[in-house]
Amino acid sequence: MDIEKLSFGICPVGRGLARAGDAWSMLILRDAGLGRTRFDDFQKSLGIAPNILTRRLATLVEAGMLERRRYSERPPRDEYVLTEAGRDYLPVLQALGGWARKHFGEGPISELVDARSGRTITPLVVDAETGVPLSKIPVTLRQPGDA
Amino acid sequence: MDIEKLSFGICPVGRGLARAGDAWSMLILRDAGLGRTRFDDFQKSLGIAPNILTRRLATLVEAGMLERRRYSERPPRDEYVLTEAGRDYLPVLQALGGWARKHFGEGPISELVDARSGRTITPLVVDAETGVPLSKIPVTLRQPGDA
DNA sequence: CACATTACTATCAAAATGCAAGTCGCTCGA
DNA sequence: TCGAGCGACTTGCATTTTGATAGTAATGTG
Repeated sequence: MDIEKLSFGICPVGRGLARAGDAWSMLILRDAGLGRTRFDDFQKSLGIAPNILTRRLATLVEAGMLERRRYSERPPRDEYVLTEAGRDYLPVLQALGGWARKHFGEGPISELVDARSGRTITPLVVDAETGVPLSKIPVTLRQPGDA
Repeated sequence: MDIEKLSFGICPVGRGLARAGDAWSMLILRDAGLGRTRFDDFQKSLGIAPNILTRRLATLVEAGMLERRRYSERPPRDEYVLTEAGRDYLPVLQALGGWARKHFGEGPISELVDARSGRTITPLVVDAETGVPLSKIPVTLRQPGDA
Protein backbone atom coordinates (compact mmCIF):
# COMPACT_ATOMS: atom_id res chain seq x y z
CA MET A 1 0.00 0.00 0.00
CA ASP A 2 0.94 3.62 -0.16
CA ILE A 3 3.23 4.34 2.77
CA GLU A 4 3.47 8.05 2.01
CA LYS A 5 -0.16 8.62 2.85
CA LEU A 6 0.20 6.91 6.19
CA SER A 7 3.46 8.57 7.22
CA PHE A 8 1.97 11.91 7.97
CA GLY A 9 -1.54 10.85 8.77
CA ILE A 10 -2.95 12.08 12.03
CA CYS A 11 -3.69 8.59 13.32
CA PRO A 12 -0.89 7.09 15.40
CA VAL A 13 -1.73 3.60 14.21
CA GLY A 14 -1.23 4.70 10.62
CA ARG A 15 2.10 6.26 11.46
CA GLY A 16 3.21 3.15 13.22
CA LEU A 17 2.29 1.04 10.25
CA ALA A 18 4.32 3.31 8.01
CA ARG A 19 7.43 2.33 10.00
CA ALA A 20 6.78 -1.33 10.54
CA GLY A 21 3.62 -2.26 8.76
CA ASP A 22 4.41 -5.48 7.01
CA ALA A 23 4.90 -8.98 8.25
CA TRP A 24 8.55 -9.37 7.24
CA SER A 25 9.58 -6.20 9.03
CA MET A 26 7.86 -7.32 12.19
CA LEU A 27 9.44 -10.74 12.05
CA ILE A 28 12.87 -9.21 11.51
CA LEU A 29 12.34 -6.98 14.53
CA ARG A 30 11.18 -9.95 16.57
CA ASP A 31 14.37 -11.80 15.62
CA ALA A 32 16.45 -8.74 16.40
CA GLY A 33 14.82 -8.68 19.82
CA LEU A 34 15.86 -12.29 20.31
CA GLY A 35 19.45 -11.32 19.70
CA ARG A 36 19.99 -11.85 16.03
CA THR A 37 22.02 -9.18 14.27
CA ARG A 38 23.43 -10.56 11.06
CA PHE A 39 22.11 -10.88 7.54
CA ASP A 40 22.50 -14.64 7.41
CA ASP A 41 20.96 -15.09 10.84
CA PHE A 42 17.82 -13.38 9.67
CA GLN A 43 17.82 -15.13 6.36
CA LYS A 44 18.11 -18.63 7.79
CA SER A 45 15.75 -17.98 10.65
CA LEU A 46 13.01 -16.52 8.50
CA GLY A 47 13.50 -18.35 5.22
CA ILE A 48 13.20 -15.00 3.49
CA ALA A 49 14.65 -14.45 0.03
CA PRO A 50 17.89 -12.46 0.26
CA ASN A 51 16.80 -9.67 -2.06
CA ILE A 52 13.68 -9.10 0.02
CA LEU A 53 15.71 -9.15 3.22
CA THR A 54 18.08 -6.54 1.82
CA ARG A 55 15.18 -4.25 1.03
CA ARG A 56 13.45 -4.76 4.36
CA LEU A 57 16.62 -4.13 6.32
CA ALA A 58 17.20 -0.96 4.33
CA THR A 59 13.70 0.35 5.02
CA LEU A 60 13.97 -0.50 8.71
CA VAL A 61 17.28 1.34 8.91
CA GLU A 62 15.76 4.30 7.12
CA ALA A 63 12.73 4.21 9.41
CA GLY A 64 15.03 4.45 12.42
CA MET A 65 14.26 1.00 13.79
CA LEU A 66 17.62 -0.59 13.11
CA GLU A 67 21.13 0.73 12.96
CA ARG A 68 23.62 -0.67 10.52
CA ARG A 69 27.01 -1.05 12.07
CA ARG A 70 30.30 -2.23 10.65
CA TYR A 71 31.79 -4.82 12.91
CA SER A 72 34.68 -5.81 10.69
CA GLU A 73 36.66 -3.75 8.19
CA ARG A 74 38.48 -6.58 6.54
CA PRO A 75 36.47 -8.36 5.32
CA PRO A 76 33.77 -5.68 5.34
CA ARG A 77 30.93 -6.98 7.50
CA ASP A 78 27.85 -5.22 8.83
CA GLU A 79 25.40 -6.06 11.53
CA TYR A 80 21.99 -4.65 12.33
CA VAL A 81 21.14 -3.66 15.86
CA LEU A 82 17.94 -2.25 17.31
CA THR A 83 17.74 1.47 17.93
CA GLU A 84 15.84 2.77 20.93
CA ALA A 85 12.70 3.04 18.83
CA GLY A 86 13.26 -0.53 17.69
CA ARG A 87 13.67 -1.85 21.22
CA ASP A 88 10.57 0.03 22.29
CA TYR A 89 8.64 -1.69 19.57
CA LEU A 90 9.22 -5.16 20.97
CA PRO A 91 6.49 -4.97 23.62
CA VAL A 92 4.01 -4.23 20.84
CA LEU A 93 5.06 -7.45 19.15
CA GLN A 94 4.81 -9.29 22.44
CA ALA A 95 1.29 -7.97 22.89
CA LEU A 96 0.49 -9.25 19.42
CA GLY A 97 1.98 -12.62 20.31
CA GLY A 98 0.00 -12.78 23.52
CA TRP A 99 -3.18 -12.06 21.66
CA ALA A 100 -2.45 -14.77 19.08
CA ARG A 101 -1.64 -17.30 21.80
CA LYS A 102 -4.92 -16.59 23.50
CA HIS A 103 -7.11 -16.85 20.43
CA PHE A 104 -5.23 -19.10 18.03
CA GLY A 105 -2.95 -21.00 20.35
CA GLU A 106 -3.96 -24.58 19.46
CA GLY A 107 -1.14 -26.99 18.81
CA PRO A 108 2.51 -26.53 19.67
CA ILE A 109 3.32 -22.89 20.25
CA SER A 110 6.12 -21.24 22.14
CA GLU A 111 5.62 -18.95 25.09
CA LEU A 112 7.21 -15.82 26.43
CA VAL A 113 9.25 -16.29 29.59
CA ASP A 114 11.31 -14.10 31.88
CA ALA A 115 14.90 -14.87 30.90
CA ARG A 116 16.02 -14.79 34.53
CA SER A 117 13.26 -16.44 36.52
CA GLY A 118 11.82 -18.60 33.76
CA ARG A 119 8.32 -17.47 34.71
CA THR A 120 5.72 -17.35 31.98
CA ILE A 121 4.82 -13.83 30.96
CA THR A 122 1.37 -12.83 29.76
CA PRO A 123 1.46 -9.47 27.98
CA LEU A 124 -1.36 -7.10 28.74
CA VAL A 125 -1.98 -3.60 27.44
CA VAL A 126 -2.95 -1.17 30.17
CA ASP A 127 -3.29 2.55 30.66
CA ALA A 128 0.10 3.64 32.00
CA GLU A 129 -1.39 5.93 34.61
CA THR A 130 -4.11 3.82 36.13
CA GLY A 131 -3.01 0.31 35.23
CA VAL A 132 -6.49 -0.46 33.94
CA PRO A 133 -6.52 -2.85 30.95
CA LEU A 134 -7.39 -1.02 27.77
CA SER A 135 -9.92 -3.71 26.92
CA LYS A 136 -12.02 -2.34 29.80
CA ILE A 137 -11.94 1.27 28.67
CA PRO A 138 -14.21 2.68 25.97
CA VAL A 139 -11.89 4.85 23.92
CA THR A 140 -12.07 7.38 21.14
CA LEU A 141 -9.53 9.41 19.25
CA ARG A 142 -9.18 13.10 19.88
CA GLN A 143 -8.20 14.93 16.71
CA PRO A 144 -5.38 17.46 16.95
CA GLY A 145 -7.71 20.45 16.50
CA ASP A 146 -10.27 19.42 19.14
CA ALA A 147 -10.95 21.01 22.50
CA MET B 1 4.36 -13.14 1.98
CA ASP B 2 3.40 -16.74 2.47
CA ILE B 3 0.69 -16.83 5.10
CA GLU B 4 0.52 -20.61 5.20
CA LYS B 5 3.98 -20.91 6.67
CA LEU B 6 3.16 -18.48 9.45
CA SER B 7 -0.24 -19.91 10.35
CA PHE B 8 1.07 -22.98 12.08
CA GLY B 9 4.45 -21.72 13.11
CA ILE B 10 5.35 -22.12 16.74
CA CYS B 11 5.94 -18.43 17.28
CA PRO B 12 2.89 -16.53 18.50
CA VAL B 13 3.97 -13.40 16.65
CA GLY B 14 3.98 -15.33 13.39
CA ARG B 15 0.53 -16.69 14.08
CA GLY B 16 -0.75 -13.26 14.89
CA LEU B 17 0.62 -11.89 11.67
CA ALA B 18 -1.11 -14.67 9.76
CA ARG B 19 -4.45 -13.29 10.98
CA ALA B 20 -3.82 -9.59 10.73
CA GLY B 21 -0.41 -9.08 9.23
CA ASP B 22 -0.87 -6.36 6.70
CA ALA B 23 -1.47 -2.67 7.00
CA TRP B 24 -4.92 -2.60 5.41
CA SER B 25 -6.27 -5.28 7.71
CA MET B 26 -5.00 -3.42 10.74
CA LEU B 27 -6.49 -0.15 9.57
CA ILE B 28 -9.83 -1.84 8.91
CA LEU B 29 -9.80 -3.27 12.41
CA ARG B 30 -8.89 0.11 13.83
CA ASP B 31 -11.87 1.62 12.04
CA ALA B 32 -14.09 -1.21 13.20
CA GLY B 33 -12.98 -0.43 16.74
CA LEU B 34 -14.03 3.17 16.21
CA GLY B 35 -17.50 2.02 15.33
CA ARG B 36 -17.50 1.68 11.58
CA THR B 37 -19.30 -1.36 10.24
CA ARG B 38 -20.19 -0.79 6.62
CA PHE B 39 -18.37 -1.29 3.36
CA ASP B 40 -18.67 2.30 2.27
CA ASP B 41 -17.65 3.59 5.69
CA PHE B 42 -14.40 1.71 5.44
CA GLN B 43 -13.88 2.63 1.84
CA LYS B 44 -14.33 6.33 2.34
CA SER B 45 -12.41 6.45 5.59
CA LEU B 46 -9.41 4.57 4.28
CA GLY B 47 -9.39 5.56 0.61
CA ILE B 48 -8.90 1.89 -0.20
CA ALA B 49 -9.86 0.51 -3.61
CA PRO B 50 -13.13 -1.41 -3.40
CA ASN B 51 -11.76 -4.65 -4.78
CA ILE B 52 -8.99 -4.64 -2.22
CA LEU B 53 -11.44 -3.88 0.55
CA THR B 54 -13.63 -6.79 -0.53
CA ARG B 55 -10.67 -9.14 -0.32
CA ARG B 56 -9.45 -7.84 3.02
CA LEU B 57 -12.88 -8.05 4.58
CA ALA B 58 -13.23 -11.61 3.34
CA THR B 59 -9.89 -12.67 4.84
CA LEU B 60 -10.68 -10.95 8.13
CA VAL B 61 -14.02 -12.76 8.27
CA GLU B 62 -12.31 -16.04 7.47
CA ALA B 63 -9.65 -15.35 10.08
CA GLY B 64 -12.35 -14.93 12.69
CA MET B 65 -11.72 -11.23 13.31
CA LEU B 66 -14.92 -9.89 11.80
CA GLU B 67 -18.40 -11.29 11.45
CA ARG B 68 -20.50 -10.54 8.43
CA ARG B 69 -24.05 -9.85 9.36
CA ARG B 70 -27.08 -9.08 7.28
CA TYR B 71 -28.79 -6.02 8.61
CA SER B 72 -31.37 -5.66 5.88
CA GLU B 73 -33.04 -8.32 3.76
CA ARG B 74 -34.58 -6.05 1.20
CA PRO B 75 -32.42 -4.63 -0.16
CA PRO B 76 -29.75 -7.13 0.91
CA ARG B 77 -27.19 -5.27 3.02
CA ASP B 78 -24.35 -6.59 5.13
CA GLU B 79 -22.27 -5.09 7.86
CA TYR B 80 -19.05 -6.22 9.47
CA VAL B 81 -18.73 -6.34 13.20
CA LEU B 82 -15.81 -7.31 15.40
CA THR B 83 -15.78 -10.79 16.89
CA GLU B 84 -14.36 -11.31 20.36
CA ALA B 85 -10.94 -12.01 18.85
CA GLY B 86 -11.26 -8.83 16.85
CA ARG B 87 -12.16 -6.73 19.88
CA ASP B 88 -9.29 -8.25 21.80
CA TYR B 89 -6.96 -7.17 19.05
CA LEU B 90 -7.68 -3.48 19.51
CA PRO B 91 -5.37 -3.00 22.50
CA VAL B 92 -2.53 -4.32 20.36
CA LEU B 93 -3.27 -1.60 17.82
CA GLN B 94 -3.47 0.95 20.60
CA ALA B 95 -0.07 -0.15 21.87
CA LEU B 96 1.24 0.29 18.34
CA GLY B 97 -0.30 3.73 18.19
CA GLY B 98 1.20 4.67 21.52
CA TRP B 99 4.61 3.60 20.37
CA ALA B 100 4.30 5.62 17.16
CA ARG B 101 3.14 8.69 19.07
CA LYS B 102 6.13 8.47 21.33
CA HIS B 103 8.75 8.04 18.64
CA PHE B 104 7.26 9.63 15.56
CA GLY B 105 4.72 11.99 16.99
CA GLU B 106 5.89 15.26 15.46
CA GLY B 107 3.25 17.40 13.86
CA PRO B 108 -0.50 17.10 14.25
CA ILE B 109 -1.45 13.68 15.53
CA SER B 110 -4.52 12.44 17.32
CA GLU B 111 -4.50 10.94 20.76
CA LEU B 112 -6.32 8.18 22.55
CA VAL B 113 -8.80 9.32 25.18
CA ASP B 114 -11.21 7.69 27.59
CA ALA B 115 -14.60 8.16 25.96
CA ARG B 116 -16.24 8.89 29.30
CA SER B 117 -13.77 11.00 31.23
CA GLY B 118 -11.92 12.48 28.28
CA ARG B 119 -8.62 11.68 29.97
CA THR B 120 -5.65 10.97 27.75
CA ILE B 121 -4.66 7.34 27.73
CA THR B 122 -1.09 6.15 27.32
CA PRO B 123 -0.97 2.48 26.37
CA LEU B 124 1.67 0.39 28.09
CA VAL B 125 2.41 -3.31 27.73
CA VAL B 126 2.94 -5.02 31.07
CA ASP B 127 3.13 -8.52 32.46
CA ALA B 128 -0.44 -9.32 33.50
CA GLU B 129 0.62 -10.93 36.76
CA THR B 130 3.11 -8.48 38.14
CA GLY B 131 2.21 -5.30 36.30
CA VAL B 132 5.85 -4.77 35.39
CA PRO B 133 6.38 -3.13 31.97
CA LEU B 134 7.68 -5.64 29.43
CA SER B 135 10.36 -3.20 28.38
CA LYS B 136 11.97 -3.81 31.80
CA ILE B 137 12.00 -7.58 31.54
CA PRO B 138 14.60 -9.55 29.59
CA VAL B 139 12.58 -12.17 27.79
CA THR B 140 13.11 -15.30 25.74
CA LEU B 141 10.83 -17.74 24.02
CA ARG B 142 10.35 -21.20 25.43
CA GLN B 143 9.80 -23.72 22.67
CA PRO B 144 6.92 -26.17 23.07
CA GLY B 145 9.23 -29.16 23.69
CA ASP B 146 11.38 -27.51 26.37
CA ALA B 147 11.52 -28.27 30.07
C1' DC C 1 44.72 -23.59 -4.80
C1' DA C 2 40.07 -25.16 -3.50
C1' DC C 3 36.66 -24.14 -0.60
C1' DA C 4 33.93 -21.81 2.88
C1' DT C 5 31.83 -17.62 4.89
C1' DT C 6 29.24 -13.33 4.87
C1' DA C 7 26.66 -10.16 2.64
C1' DC C 8 24.80 -9.17 -0.75
C1' DT C 9 22.96 -8.14 -6.59
C1' DA C 10 20.67 -9.59 -10.83
C1' DT C 11 17.18 -11.71 -13.42
C1' DC C 12 12.76 -12.84 -14.28
C1' DA C 13 8.26 -15.04 -13.44
C1' DA C 14 4.25 -14.87 -10.41
C1' DA C 15 1.27 -12.56 -7.36
C1' DA C 16 -0.74 -8.52 -5.31
C1' DT C 17 -2.24 -3.88 -5.76
C1' DG C 18 -4.69 0.08 -7.45
C1' DC C 19 -7.65 2.70 -10.48
C1' DA C 20 -11.65 3.28 -13.26
C1' DA C 21 -15.76 1.70 -14.79
C1' DG C 22 -19.65 -1.27 -14.59
C1' DT C 23 -23.32 -4.27 -12.19
C1' DC C 24 -27.16 -5.69 -9.23
C1' DG C 25 -31.02 -5.17 -6.22
C1' DC C 26 -33.60 -2.13 -4.49
C1' DT C 27 -35.94 2.53 -2.91
C1' DC C 28 -37.80 6.89 -3.60
C1' DG C 29 -39.44 11.05 -5.65
C1' DA C 30 -41.72 13.47 -9.83
C1' DT D 1 -43.24 4.42 -14.42
C1' DC D 2 -38.99 6.56 -15.35
C1' DG D 3 -34.89 7.83 -13.85
C1' DA D 4 -31.68 9.00 -10.19
C1' DG D 5 -29.37 7.25 -6.30
C1' DC D 6 -27.57 4.23 -2.77
C1' DG D 7 -24.95 0.33 -0.89
C1' DA D 8 -22.12 -3.22 -1.94
C1' DC D 9 -19.77 -4.92 -4.59
C1' DT D 10 -17.28 -7.19 -9.51
C1' DT D 11 -14.42 -6.88 -13.74
C1' DG D 12 -10.53 -5.58 -16.57
C1' DC D 13 -6.21 -4.17 -16.93
C1' DA D 14 -1.86 -1.67 -16.02
C1' DT D 15 1.51 -1.08 -12.45
C1' DT D 16 4.03 -2.58 -8.50
C1' DT D 17 5.84 -5.77 -5.39
C1' DT D 18 7.30 -10.22 -4.26
C1' DG D 19 9.80 -14.46 -4.37
C1' DA D 20 12.93 -18.20 -6.15
C1' DT D 21 17.16 -19.04 -7.98
C1' DA D 22 21.59 -18.00 -9.36
C1' DG D 23 25.50 -15.34 -9.29
C1' DT D 24 29.06 -11.95 -7.36
C1' DA D 25 32.60 -9.87 -4.25
C1' DA D 26 35.88 -9.77 -0.51
C1' DT D 27 38.25 -12.37 2.48
C1' DG D 28 39.87 -16.27 5.51
C1' DT D 29 41.17 -21.29 6.11
C1' DG D 30 43.44 -25.90 5.15
